[in-house]
Amino acid sequence: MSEAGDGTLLSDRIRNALTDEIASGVLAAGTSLDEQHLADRFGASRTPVREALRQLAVSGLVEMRPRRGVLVTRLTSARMMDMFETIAEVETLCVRLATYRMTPLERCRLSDLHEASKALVAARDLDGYESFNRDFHGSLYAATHNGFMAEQALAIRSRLDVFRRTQLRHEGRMAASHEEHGQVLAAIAEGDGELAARRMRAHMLNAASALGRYIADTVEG
Amino acid sequence: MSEAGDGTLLSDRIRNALTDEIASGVLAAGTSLDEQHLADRFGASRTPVREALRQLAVSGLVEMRPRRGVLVTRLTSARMMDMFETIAEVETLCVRLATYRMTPLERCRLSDLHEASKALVAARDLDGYESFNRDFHGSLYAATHNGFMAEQALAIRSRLDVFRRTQLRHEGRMAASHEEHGQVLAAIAEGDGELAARRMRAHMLNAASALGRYIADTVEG
DNA sequence: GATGATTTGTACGTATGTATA
DNA sequence: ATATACATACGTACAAATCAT
Repeated sequence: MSEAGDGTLLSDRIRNALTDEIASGVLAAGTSLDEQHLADRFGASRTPVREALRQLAVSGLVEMRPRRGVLVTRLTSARMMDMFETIAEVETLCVRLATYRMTPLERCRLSDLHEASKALVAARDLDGYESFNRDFHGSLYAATHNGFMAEQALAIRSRLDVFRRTQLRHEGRMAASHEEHGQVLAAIAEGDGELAARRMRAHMLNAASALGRYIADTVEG
Repeated sequence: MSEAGDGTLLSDRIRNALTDEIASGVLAAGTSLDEQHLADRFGASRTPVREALRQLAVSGLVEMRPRRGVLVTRLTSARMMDMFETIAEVETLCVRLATYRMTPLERCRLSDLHEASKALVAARDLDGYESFNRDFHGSLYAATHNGFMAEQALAIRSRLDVFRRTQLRHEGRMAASHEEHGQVLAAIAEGDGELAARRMRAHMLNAASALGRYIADTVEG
């Protein structure tokens, strides 16, 4: 055995590292990525770096212009709104399905998760809440018992993580998020999928709204 | 200017070719893809082939087992159903949005497309109807005026194209499809997004049902 | 507009790890 | 169980195109 990270492939490790750096904002949108430079940085040759970049291009995190290099995808505000609307609708869809399909155990686990998050809100633990939030929504995807849909939802969501963190910074947003989660859970408990769906959509739109100014300030349309 | 094909990159051309071959069923599920063999087939070296395979792996068309080769993804019947449910729900979603957002011009074009398809049904032109069908649904994606959502829908749909053709072969399915399209259009004309959505979901589930036996026969669960 | 530097795209070689006899 | 065969993973080298001057 000789695992260094998750995948034993260099290109996978590089891809994961770059994914994190893009998602966390370390690699800002528009940054051009030089293959040789990255190779040096990771102590590898250009080959695995190129493979990683190709993969990132498919997931849409970077843009490759043939023979002109690769840059971190720069999102227009219109496209960001499109992405937010899409994930909002997909989450809405997932919650509706999850309401009708989740097992008692899953419902219980989700409820526990939600309860535990109360402490994070009180402690104003941004990182902790962000992590919980991912779990919360991820649990709902899983509860659709549709693996493919869950994957799609996760993939879209991960592309918005950069901004999600920022959103929680807004005054009172964390507490509001917690409250909205509670409303969704209540609807699920009643077995009312449509209500849960509507509340989830509202929750997502609130999160998006909290970002409105940020987006306007940061990205040129 | 010096375009040879679509993308001027060898790896892109190889990726597109392989995508087509997998989608059309020429490369059956479970087929193992040998880098050297593919390189010979395309008259290239293994490098661009590898890059193409990496991209296909991200889109989920092939599976790469580190140091153990790559094979065309073999779908279980459960996963195929997951995919069908997902695209059905996404289409449902798209139609609802499209109803409220499409321009008169778009509505007119879609209607024309639908009318023209009548001839294809009468002529039992399977290829022609399949092509029309892609356009019809594609137009609806576009009519959401949400580019990101449209891309997602298209990506999912393309992964099911292999089976979609088969489905239309069923006795009377083409005529039924045409009729269902008409019902969806009628709801759109009335501006009733919810009705259009319900009818689209029914349309998609009918298409999936037509595949039920095929799936049971072809794929082991 | 031409030339040089930098960087991408492709080819090829070697080593490591997996499967098989 | 050991060894052989083979395909992949990574590195290096060269060619071609872009860009900077």
